[in-house]
Amino acid sequence: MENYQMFLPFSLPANTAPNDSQVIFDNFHGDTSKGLLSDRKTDKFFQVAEVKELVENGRFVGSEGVGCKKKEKKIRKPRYAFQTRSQVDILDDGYRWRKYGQKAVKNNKFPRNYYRCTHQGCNVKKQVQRLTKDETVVLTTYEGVHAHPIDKPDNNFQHILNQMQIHTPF
DNA sequence: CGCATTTGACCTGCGC
DNA sequence: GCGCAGGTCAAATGCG
Repeated sequence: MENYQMFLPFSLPANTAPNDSQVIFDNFHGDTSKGLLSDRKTDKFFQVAEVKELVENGRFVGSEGVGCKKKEKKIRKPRYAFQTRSQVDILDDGYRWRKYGQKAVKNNKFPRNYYRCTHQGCNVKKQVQRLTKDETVVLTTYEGVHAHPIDKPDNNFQHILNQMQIHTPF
């Protein structure tokens, strides 16, 4: 079985309950603490260890599961979604973000908000949206990895991040 | 003043 | 080609 590394390119937001959260791995979603991920389109489930990134020339081009045909080869950065329950939309994850857009999402009464990391030379993006299905759930999607230290290291969520890594069987 | 936010316009990919 | 949906830009505006 292939071994690969899982890491979270962000720290967890405030008001995060690790037991009530899940990490979504780009095209796949599921509960990593149970070791299962499912393909978004086919809903076919894979063991997390069967899902891997497709990398060409050092660039992320998609992800696939064993026995699953390859995804589109469009060049883009890996995206990591983090889903949690929260009363507030603005989750402080320790980085400084500048909002650059807001869009209404189809079949969703809540808008999606787009943020960019304000750190010089860091073009990490994230988008935040609330689910219509369960409006207590906030879905945060990160794109890219911060190549700089956290801007507000005084926040106390680094230990929650450590907890989260324990929960993920990678 | 220096930054962040708001918000409509614009761009792009995709399906028909 | 056209329309839709998602993503981004940027000028105007707000705020400490």
